[in-house]
Amino acid sequence: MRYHRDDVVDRALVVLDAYGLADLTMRRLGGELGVQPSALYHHFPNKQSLLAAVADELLERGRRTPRPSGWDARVEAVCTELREAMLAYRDGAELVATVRAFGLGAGTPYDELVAALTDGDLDPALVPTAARTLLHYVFGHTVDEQTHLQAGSVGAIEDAPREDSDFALGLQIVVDGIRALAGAGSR
Amino acid sequence: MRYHRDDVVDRALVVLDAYGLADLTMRRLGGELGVQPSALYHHFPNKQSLLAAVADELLERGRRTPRPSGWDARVEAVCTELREAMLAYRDGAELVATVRAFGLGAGTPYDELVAALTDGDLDPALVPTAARTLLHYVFGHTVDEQTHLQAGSVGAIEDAPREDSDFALGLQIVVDGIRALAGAGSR
DNA sequence: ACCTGAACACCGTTCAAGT
DNA sequence: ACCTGAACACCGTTCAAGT
Repeated sequence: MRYHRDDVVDRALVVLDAYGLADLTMRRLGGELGVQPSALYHHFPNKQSLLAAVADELLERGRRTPRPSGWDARVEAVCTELREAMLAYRDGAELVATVRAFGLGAGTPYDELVAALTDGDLDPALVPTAARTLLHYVFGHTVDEQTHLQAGSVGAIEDAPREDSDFALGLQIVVDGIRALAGAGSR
Repeated sequence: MRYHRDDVVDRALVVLDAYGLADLTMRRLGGELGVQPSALYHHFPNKQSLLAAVADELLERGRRTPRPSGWDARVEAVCTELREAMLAYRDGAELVATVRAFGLGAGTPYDELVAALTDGDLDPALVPTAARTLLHYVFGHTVDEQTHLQAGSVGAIEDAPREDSDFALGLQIVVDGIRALAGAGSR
């Protein structure tokens, strides 16, 4: 059977969710598709760009488009959506963080945060730093959370609500910090 | 020649700084020591615990002990020291973040932040979240920073001061956010 | 355009055996 | 206590060749 790029990405997400990022190897993915590992190099120049495509698709699937009005509610919506998109797949947070680390893909959340903060009358010189600080929080928290959720397989149901409100609390710290900085400035 | 644990850690830091985390393999480290890779398993049960020991030693070497008084100045001192310790070795931030991700070592900065925040009269229920939020920021920013510094080999001298003040700005956001939360509470 | 088959240059880890 | 030598079960990537 013959595949193209999107089939490979789809199957990679299945393998990721079933076996985790460490087992998402070119050889294993080839095996799942009934194809030699070298065949994947027809679709992607290397594993990094395959992972970037998988991360982008994962984020795409997590999009819930209607955004609230008000810059702070919009910032919170973007961050919450990002977290939930990553939690929806096993090792999703680690995957997206890894892809971001080597400078590929996943630029959409950053751009959305920049747009929201700009609408909030934040000094333009502070916008990129504020946006990146939000992303560092979301990635850091969600990677930790997902690691621990997967570690304690049983009893995860009880921990889930505490994690939700803990995420909201840390997010509130960062957003309040941005508000403090905005207040000290032009407004 | 015969080594013990500390010799192996010392040499691992040399290899890390010279060749980077990706090339810090059991085989390469063995080679640098003039020893079979399997010999390293006499000193460490696996690579993860070797890396944890290397990360701990890296942080140990970065300690500049006198701490300022005032909870916020102390928080900033801990975060700045942590960043500088990681920047002192190639891929230092990635190493420490990786070790932290699989739940080993590097608990000292967290404990110090908890102590500082507790002294700052922050509601004890908020202290762990505030401390982890600070760490997410420091790790996220420093990993990004170190990746980009290493990418643009030339001209890094010009970028350094901008990175310093950018780190301080993001840190101010988080600290101000904590202050806002503290103000809303018991004080 | 999409894939095979074979190879290259690596990994971490185990384990019996040596000193 | 510290190390050797050999093996096991893997990796990502390249490349000539096939359809």
